[in-house]
Amino acid sequence: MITTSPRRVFAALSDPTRQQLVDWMAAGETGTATEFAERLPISRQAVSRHLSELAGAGLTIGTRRGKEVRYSFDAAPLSDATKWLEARAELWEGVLGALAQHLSAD
Amino acid sequence: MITTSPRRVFAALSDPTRQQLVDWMAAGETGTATEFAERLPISRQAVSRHLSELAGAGLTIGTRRGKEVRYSFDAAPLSDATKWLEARAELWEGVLGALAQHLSAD
DNA sequence: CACTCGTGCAATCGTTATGTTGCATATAAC
DNA sequence: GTTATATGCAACATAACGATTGCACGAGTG
Repeated sequence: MITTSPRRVFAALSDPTRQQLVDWMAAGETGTATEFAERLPISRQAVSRHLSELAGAGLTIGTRRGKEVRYSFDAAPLSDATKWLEARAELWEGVLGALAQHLSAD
Repeated sequence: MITTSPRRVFAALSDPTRQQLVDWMAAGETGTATEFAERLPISRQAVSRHLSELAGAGLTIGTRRGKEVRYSFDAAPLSDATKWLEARAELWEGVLGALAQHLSAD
């Protein structure tokens, strides 16, 4: 199993256009660069590069069907990213807990 | 309560230096730009700007104590970002579930 | 085969990000 | 008051990002 770096996922999700693409595809839509470009204010090539970056983060999979490449979603990297966030949140909770204990012990 | 945009949080966490700073601070360490710069291969000013970007995402809080500004962590924005990720993951789970149901109904 | 449609790659351009250095300012210590 | 320390701001160089245009390639269609 390929583990996608959370950093890569965060970078992919830091752009509004890519967030929009993820929203569409996570809702079950598939599409080609050309199709998505019709719904966005940017060119097909720009959309294509955004889809490539999402693919680099493991969030999309492009499948060639005839002359078109249809992109669909893959949620797997989201769980790695979620774990990364939760690990830091829990670490911080532990720090706050230790601090509270230290204060009450005085 | 100020809700920090998940996009801003993702952008903040997409840089290795800022991830390192978050790791340190989420573990309970506090520090000044000067202190952190001693442990990083970049200048104090560069660290200061990273801390500012983290502060912009709501992940750090800088407190002036005498002549120094000491930065500490705030985990609150992490939960918004986690929710964003989980919402998409659940959406996708629903899509997969509907697809499975559709296939079994045929 | 000629034509169309979709994609992919390269060059280009403007903007933003990341880093540096230099200098100014404010606070604490002598 | 002078000195040392820490920060803040501005100017600058370089790299990366987001987008564009132009052109070439591949896959279907007449």
